[in-house]
Amino acid sequence: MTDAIWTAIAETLRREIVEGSRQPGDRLPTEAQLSRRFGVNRHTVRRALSRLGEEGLVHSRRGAGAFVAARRTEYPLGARVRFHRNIRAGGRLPSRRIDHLEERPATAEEAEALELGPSGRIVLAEGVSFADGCPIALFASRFPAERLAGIAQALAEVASVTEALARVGVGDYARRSTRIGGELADPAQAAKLELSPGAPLVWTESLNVDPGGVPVEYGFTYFSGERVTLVLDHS
Amino acid sequence: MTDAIWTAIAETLRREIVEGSRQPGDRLPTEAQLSRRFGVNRHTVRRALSRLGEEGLVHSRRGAGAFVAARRTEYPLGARVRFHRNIRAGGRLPSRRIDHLEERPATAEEAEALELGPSGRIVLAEGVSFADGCPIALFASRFPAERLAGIAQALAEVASVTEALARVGVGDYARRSTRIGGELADPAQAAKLELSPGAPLVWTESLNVDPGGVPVEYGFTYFSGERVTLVLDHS
DNA sequence: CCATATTTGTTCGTATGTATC
DNA sequence: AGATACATACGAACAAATATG
Repeated sequence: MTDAIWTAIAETLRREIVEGSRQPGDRLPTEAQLSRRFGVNRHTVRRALSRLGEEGLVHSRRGAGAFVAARRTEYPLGARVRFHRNIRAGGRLPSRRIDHLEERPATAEEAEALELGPSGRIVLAEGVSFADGCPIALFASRFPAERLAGIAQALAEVASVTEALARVGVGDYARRSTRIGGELADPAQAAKLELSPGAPLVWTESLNVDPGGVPVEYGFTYFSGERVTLVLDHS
Repeated sequence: MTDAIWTAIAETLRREIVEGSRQPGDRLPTEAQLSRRFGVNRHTVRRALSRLGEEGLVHSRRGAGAFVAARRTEYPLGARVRFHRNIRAGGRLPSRRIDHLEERPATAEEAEALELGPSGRIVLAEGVSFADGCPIALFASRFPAERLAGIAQALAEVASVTEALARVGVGDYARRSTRIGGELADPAQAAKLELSPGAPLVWTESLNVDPGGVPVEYGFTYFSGERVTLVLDHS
């Protein structure tokens, strides 16, 4: 088979999206309608939609339909990463939602990263970051509980990491290291990011330290690979 | 359906791979054998294998079988990125293969990045980077043809960018900027990287400049998201 | 709020094409 | 050349989530 039918269907739909005849948020025709339009079985359409879903161009919801996804955001990555400032610099409106907040003993990995003793405790904050109301990343941040007393309360109230850290006495901080990788969205991640499971994610593992070099935050962020471009400036 | 059968099958096979009972390079049982083992239709097994393929854990070849893929490599990313040094620092043997080498007029994008005039020419080098013989990234590098006379010849002979640049008079260079994104491997990319189409890629767009700030190389690199972790050090 | 139609998700069966061994 | 194995495509049925009246 020189090329499969489903690739041609995906290509047709992809062009309709990138050329703008289908706008972000628009609902695609149903699978049944598309299979009639292209004269193929529903499975063949599904294979094409699956690929577009993995590419991040469309997002399917059972019972609802398939929808065109939103546009790409630039996200500067450097020693001084600030989410709200980053997103506003791109002309978009930043927001965050914290889904989970708990205090518990640190795991070995967390203790090592945050330079805690064996009985150290951490505050874990998990949630979603948005640009213009569109989810662009999941975050899971760990803070040293004893070193930053009141951090959980502060996070719950202000929802900006920079402000929360300022409230507990960390006026400034910088990123010491970032590790980057790629993987695929599992169903839970996909649901929170409004992506299809199997969409590409770019994750970053980062450590932020105060001006004295003491760790204040250690976390992972999972960006939608198709909605975000990470920008690095070595200057 | 609380959870689908294919996810459980994928989870079982994934565990067998990550726990080491299936080694990199091993061939998995055939789809027919797996469907008998799990007591399901062949399509259900295929759905599971498809997911593992997207994750980069296995790689299927028509007519041959499905094979367990190789392990993750760390790749430091910073102002002074050197491929051969990076890979050797991780205790692996670096190599490169150049698949395509041509000189042609610069596109508008290339001319802007390399700061060329309207009639500027570039040398394009495309190929694959390996660690221990395992492909980890595709690269497509542009060099200013007039500014670096003889660069094509040099690239063909030494296959290390650092050495080739040294031959044409660029004794040192540094990276000015890097942009990072995620996407899925198309069939051509997947074939060169020995991945399944649809596997997650992390791409970087980078600009290297000489000590005077003059651009000497502009290119894209597509890393296998599952085989490579990019490491960033802000110090 | 509830009943029902709609729409996507999963699984099975079957057949055929195509690359590899 | 033949057997094996993966890739694609069609058809049918049911489950699960959603939308609609």
